[in-house]
Amino acid sequence: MRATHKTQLLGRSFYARDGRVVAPELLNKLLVRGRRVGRIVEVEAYCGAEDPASHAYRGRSRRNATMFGPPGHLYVYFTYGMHHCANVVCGREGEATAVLLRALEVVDGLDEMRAAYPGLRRDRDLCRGPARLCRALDMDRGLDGADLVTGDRGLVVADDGTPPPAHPGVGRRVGISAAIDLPWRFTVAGSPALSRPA
DNA sequence: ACCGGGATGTTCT
DNA sequence: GAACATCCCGGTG
Repeated sequence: MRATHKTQLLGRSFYARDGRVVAPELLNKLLVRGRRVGRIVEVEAYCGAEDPASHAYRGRSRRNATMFGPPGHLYVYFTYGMHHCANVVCGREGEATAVLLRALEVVDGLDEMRAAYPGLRRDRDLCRGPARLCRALDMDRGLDGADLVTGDRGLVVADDGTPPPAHPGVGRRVGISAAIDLPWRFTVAGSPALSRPA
């Protein structure tokens, strides 16, 4: 990212809380990979054993092992035969609570994102949706387990001083068939990058 | 704008 | 064998 952006990495303690609490606080934070930088504007919380929509609901498996690990790591899964989606693991080890990243506003690295996503028509769609943002930032299962605090694989979450919205958009999670009424989707209301309106 | 269907393969029953 | 935290395209209005 550019030197003009003054940022600070989020510490482990930031993530060591329930996903429902962390999710709205992640809004307006930055996801940084090399020159590619996106501002987080849409997230959903998935809360372990108590949440029927969570991948962790039916216990630990090979795929979801990272969810059960320590907070501050990236959980990347593969779905629909062609898409990846990325979560930030929260809570304490074993709790398996996580926050799905659903949309970013492009802050920097537009050219690299375009190159990673050939054929996409509109720049505004580059990071609009959980699978699109993974594609724009080249996030796949190879990044599963990456430590967002130490940046061990070149991926971090940072704070540039922009506070989370005082009144985030709150609504139902998208694309699930269980626990569809829980209000665990949070947005920066009015952002043009949202996958769906708040 | 909105809707319906197809793509595509890993994971779990 | 079914489900899947999705996306894209081509139809219609």
